[in-house]
Amino acid sequence: MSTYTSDFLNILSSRGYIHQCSDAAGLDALAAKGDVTAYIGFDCTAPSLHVGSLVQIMMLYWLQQSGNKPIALMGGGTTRVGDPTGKDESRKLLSLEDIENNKRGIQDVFSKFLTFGSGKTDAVMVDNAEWLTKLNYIDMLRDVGRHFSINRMLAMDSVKLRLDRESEFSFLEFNYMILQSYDFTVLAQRYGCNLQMGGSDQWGNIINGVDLGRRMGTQQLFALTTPLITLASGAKMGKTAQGAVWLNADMRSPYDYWQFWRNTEDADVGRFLRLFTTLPLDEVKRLEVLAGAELNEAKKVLANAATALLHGDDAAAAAAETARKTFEEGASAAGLPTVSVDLAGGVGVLAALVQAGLAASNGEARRAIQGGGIRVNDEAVKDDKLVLTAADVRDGSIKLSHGKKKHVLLKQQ
RNA sequence: GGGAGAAUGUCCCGAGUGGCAAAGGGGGGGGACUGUAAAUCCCCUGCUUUACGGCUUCGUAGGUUCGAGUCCUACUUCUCCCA
Repeated sequence: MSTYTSDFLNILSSRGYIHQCSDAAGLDALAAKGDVTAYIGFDCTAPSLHVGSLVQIMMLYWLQQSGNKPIALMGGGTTRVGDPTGKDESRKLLSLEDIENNKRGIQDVFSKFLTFGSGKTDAVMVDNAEWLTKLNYIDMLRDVGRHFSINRMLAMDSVKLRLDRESEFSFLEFNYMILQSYDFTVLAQRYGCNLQMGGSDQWGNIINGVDLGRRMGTQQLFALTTPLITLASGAKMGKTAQGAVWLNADMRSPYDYWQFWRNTEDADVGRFLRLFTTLPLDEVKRLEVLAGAELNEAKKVLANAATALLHGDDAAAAAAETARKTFEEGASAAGLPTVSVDLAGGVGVLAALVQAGLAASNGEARRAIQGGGIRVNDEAVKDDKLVLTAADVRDGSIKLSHGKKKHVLLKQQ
């Protein structure tokens, strides 16, 4: 709530990005002069980032907009070790090719939000594999390891939590924060980086980096974390029926991305407008006080703005139009997903539902029909033996719906 | 190396006296009410073209039994304690 002199911190704080900051006044002074170079690390565990990382990306965006320099750090090296956080057994090590592919998929997203180049405020992308893979264990211990106090690390919340829970805490995991701290000092030395940002869970790791920097004689380093973004209902953000909300268009279409934002809970609209769009705050304040059904207008603004940031204005407009036709006119809009089917001999609804991806098995499809959730051309299906033929085609396709929101157009092969 | 305990419905947690397709949650899906929201209520949530039918499920592999998630043996993995 305090006021800063720098645009950067003012924007971040008024939009709700700041959870903790190590030395706000010192950072503020640097930011006011445009002397902040900040990085955020992204692991290459999937071929695309998802909305969970969007807060971080937006911070880099504002950093650049306010005249400072962003660094997007690809975790090409750290991903090889694999962040072992999370106790599930799915911690399979990724192959080097996978990591490379994932890295390529992730990189594209940043160009939508940041301007890259070699100018003062141009963004830079680096991969920590560049230095981490060349590390020599003995040298590492002598140069870096001696600065880490086990006593202090054991006192860290993240570590204590694991020890208290009596769950295993591997050496690998214990080392993760050392690698991350080391990244920070390398970036500080090579690129003059002086700020690391991240989610609130990263606080301990980032602070360790700040400390290591001091011990190794870098310039003063700073830490800044964002609050954990959850939904008003308490659920984790970004999880939907179809899985994670990916940012890459080939993994989640702009239409579905738009729908994700359109379905935001009422209580989240204002917060999300601040975090995930660049709308002026006056406009946000006007929108978030809308009550009842009127709030839907604010959700459309949110969906349009967020989709436009990622996929561009045209894609956002197209998604909005498809949604309008589908939901407000009940028509089958051309923008819906399409599946080719051979209608010549007739296709059973059950099979059609499975082929269209609206049901995982015939049994599930049948249950959906029994529950009254399936419609063909907007007419409820009661008989699971119904056969779809060319006679059901309207305007070139058959509209198959599961529930209110999932629609697929069937087209003759 | 020694000792103790655990693995259940391929999303998660979790009950389970030898008769079990297996309790209960969470999550997810559908319906009602609404505003493509939340909350609430109802239904569904292993596969199989109906099924009181068939098939496949309780870490893996064998065994005992008419019958095994449940008992026995070996193995695997995980956790904790001691060294």
